[in-house]
Formats: sequence, C-alpha cells, structure tokens
Amino acid sequence: MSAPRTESGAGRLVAVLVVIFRVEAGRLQVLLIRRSAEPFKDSWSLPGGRLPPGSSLLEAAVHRLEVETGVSEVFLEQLYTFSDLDKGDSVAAAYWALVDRESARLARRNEWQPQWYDVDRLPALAFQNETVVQLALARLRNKLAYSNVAYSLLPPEFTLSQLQQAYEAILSHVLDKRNFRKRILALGIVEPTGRYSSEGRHRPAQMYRFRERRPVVF
Amino acid sequence: MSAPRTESGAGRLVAVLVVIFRVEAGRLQVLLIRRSAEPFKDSWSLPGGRLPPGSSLLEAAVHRLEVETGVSEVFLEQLYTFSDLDKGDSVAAAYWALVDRESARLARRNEWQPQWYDVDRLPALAFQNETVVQLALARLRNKLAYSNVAYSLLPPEFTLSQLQQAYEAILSHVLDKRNFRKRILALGIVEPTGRYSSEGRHRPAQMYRFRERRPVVF
DNA sequence: CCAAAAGTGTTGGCTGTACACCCATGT
DNA sequence: ACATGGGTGTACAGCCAACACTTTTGG
Repeated sequence: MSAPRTESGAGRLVAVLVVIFRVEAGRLQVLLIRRSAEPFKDSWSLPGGRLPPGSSLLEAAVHRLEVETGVSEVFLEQLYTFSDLDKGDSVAAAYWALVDRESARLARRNEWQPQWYDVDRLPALAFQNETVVQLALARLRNKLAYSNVAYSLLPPEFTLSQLQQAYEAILSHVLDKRNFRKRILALGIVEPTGRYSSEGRHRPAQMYRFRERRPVVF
Repeated sequence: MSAPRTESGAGRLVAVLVVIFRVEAGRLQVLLIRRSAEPFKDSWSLPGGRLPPGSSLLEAAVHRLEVETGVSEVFLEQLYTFSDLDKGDSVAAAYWALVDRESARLARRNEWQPQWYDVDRLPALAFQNETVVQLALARLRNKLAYSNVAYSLLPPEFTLSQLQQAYEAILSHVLDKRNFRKRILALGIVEPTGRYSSEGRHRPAQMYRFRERRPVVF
C-alpha cells in the first residue's frame, strides 16, 4: 500500500540533515556542527535533527537552515534519503542549500559550535556524513551547468567576475573568462542592473542580478 | 544532529512506494494495485507498504518489486521522499523501476489486484500518487538521454527497432531512425550479438545487447 | 606610469538534426 | 510482385573550447 496502515507499533526515527554550502574567499565550504550527544559526541557532523511530529520534511529542513544561518529565502532542495548511515534503525532525509556569505550569519551562542569547513579539507565526520557531502557536491556541480542555482550564493548584485569566481570555487578548476560570460549571458539567468561596482582600485564593473530568485532549470 | 537521539516516543511511519514501468505494445505502462485497506479502500494506488523494522529503504523497495513482478535484477532507483502525500504524519520514500514485459509476471493470486495501466490513461489514484508517477516519468524521460536505464526494459537481446520503439513509447514522440541509431551506437551502450532476429515475415535484423546491465551515466 | 581587473571576437571542431532511398525477406 | 520493416549517408546549423589584447581606474 502507498501509505500507513493504522496499526500499533512505533514507527521509524526520521532525521533531517542539511548540507549547507557557501563560497568564501574562493573556497567552497560546508557548515558543520559538533555533536553534543552520543553517539559520536563531540565529533563533527552535518546539522540536522529529528523530524518533529506534524512537520513536513521541507519545513524541518527550512527550519534547520534558518536556525543555523538565519536565512530562509535561499536555494534548498532534497538530496537523498538514507537508511543506512548508522547502525540504528533510522531514516535520514538529506537536503542541500546554498547561502550567501554576507547574509548567512552563524548563531554564535549555539551549544553545538557551527563552523565552516573547506569541502576539500573536512575533518572526520560522524556517521557517514562524508558520503552525504560528496553526493551534495556532485549534485551542485551538475546543476551549475544547466540551472540558476547559484542565485543564493551571491548578494543581490554582483559582477560577472564574482560569479565566475564562485563557479570556479565550486568546480575547482579555472574557467575561461570570455566563454564563461558568453555562456552565462546566453543562458539568460542574469541581467545587468545598470549600476557599477565602485569598490575597486580598478576599473568599475557592471553589476548583474539573477532574473529569478528561485530555481529554474534548462 | 544527523541521527537519532536515543529517546522515547514513537517515530514516524515510513512507507516505501515503487513506480514500476514497462513498455507493452508501444505504450508506457505503470503497475497499480487496488488498496485493500482504509483509507482509500478499493481505489488504485502505487504498490508500497510500510518499511519493516530492520530493513533498509532499498531492501524494502527491492522486496516490493519482487513481490509484485517476480523480478529483482532490474533498474531500481530512489526517486523522492514525500512527507505530505496524505494528511497523516507519514513519510513515503518513492523508488522507480523498469521491467521487461517478458520477465515480469504479476502475481495473479494477490488480494490486491495488480494491473498495468497506460501512463496517459491513469485512473484516479489514492493519496497523491499521480504526483509521484509524474515525477518518476520526468526522471525516466530525462535519464533516457544520457544513460543506459533502458537495459531492464527489454529482453537480453533485441533489435535496434525494438529499442527505438521503447524510447518512442516513453518520450511519446517519434524519433528519426538514422539519428537514433547513430546516437545509440555513439553512446556505446549496446553492442551487436552477431545473432539475427528471425521472427519476421521480413528481413532479419541484427540483435544487440546492452554492454552493462547496471546503471551507467554519461 | 604601473598594477590590477574589466571587457571584448574569431576560428575550428564537434554534435545534433533534418531528410529519402534501396534491400532482404515472406507471402 | 508486393508489402513490410531493416538498414544506410550527407549537409547545415548551433554549440563549445581555445586563444590575447586593449581599456579604465587608483595609487
């Protein structure tokens, strides 16, 4: 049957995890927390928690993201649901999100000590959270090519060079400037705002914004 | 936290659904069953059931597929996990699979009356199973282009015309014969067996097999 | 005038698409 | 002989990758 039978017996423990990425100083980073409970107490893991009764998976993921970073209107998508991350009998629905380093601010006062880590220099993680991160990273790299996911990685206005730097950080290889601009402009995911970045000791740069601040796939 | 706390209180009900496709007589079909329990008793739905204690999601999906069709070595992949298919507090992990009409044989004696339905002529479904089917269909169409998913839709040996017919049934539009053959051969997902189909009142056709009988993505 | 980043075009290869005819077989 | 499906090639267009110099500004 496609749904629960009304019957007795405890169900499964359902957890929700969120892989939260940002780009900082040309590095792709993931948000990790220190576990405050057993098992794996004090080791690093992805933020997450038990799915509260009455809450949908998405609501729980949004809430967790908001608790950790303070942001909510960002790209957030289901990644995969795992049932064998630990030896217990639990099911973990993983989500992934992209946040802008300026608007995402970690709650410093948290009992778990949230920290950003470069994806290519992760510490040892609880359960098999490295698997989850790797899967999220693969999805991210994949979606970069044919969607506007990056919209929530950058501030509302940005230069094409900044966008390119974000792409390079994610893909971890350099891109040709002219081809990058051609491709992005041809995709039509951004448009010029008419304003110019003045923050250089250099030539001012045209600023752009994403046409859509929600997921669009091509 | 990324996993269960050891604590009291019942968890969630976790269900596993499977969207099983086949191609029959040029039509793409989905397997449906009649619900034998409330709610939605006697209406059609996707095969599924509660995730048994101690079982992983994949094991449960494999098992369900095997119960319904008798096959197990086929393409089977996680689709999406829903938490709002019904008004209850359950979570449903959906999988999708492709089976060959020759080897998949429905268990006739089931209390639920499994039946194949054309995807474009579904009856009213319980919960929001139409959503699930539509999502699975989108994934299937998408994956056709850059993977060998079709490997479990056809018998071990088949002609390129049969393969093309399967593609056309899934995409629901006709394909150019020469371009199709060029593309499939260039992808390298199939190879000639050297044998010839003799089942025509027509010219015998070269038979092919898939190089890999497990998912390969390009 | 120097350093630093912005901005800009062309070419060649590859890939995908459109399109029509002949062949082998069975009846 | 005819009906049925099997099998094949070419030409054009769009896309992607490689590649280097000039401009603007601040110091």
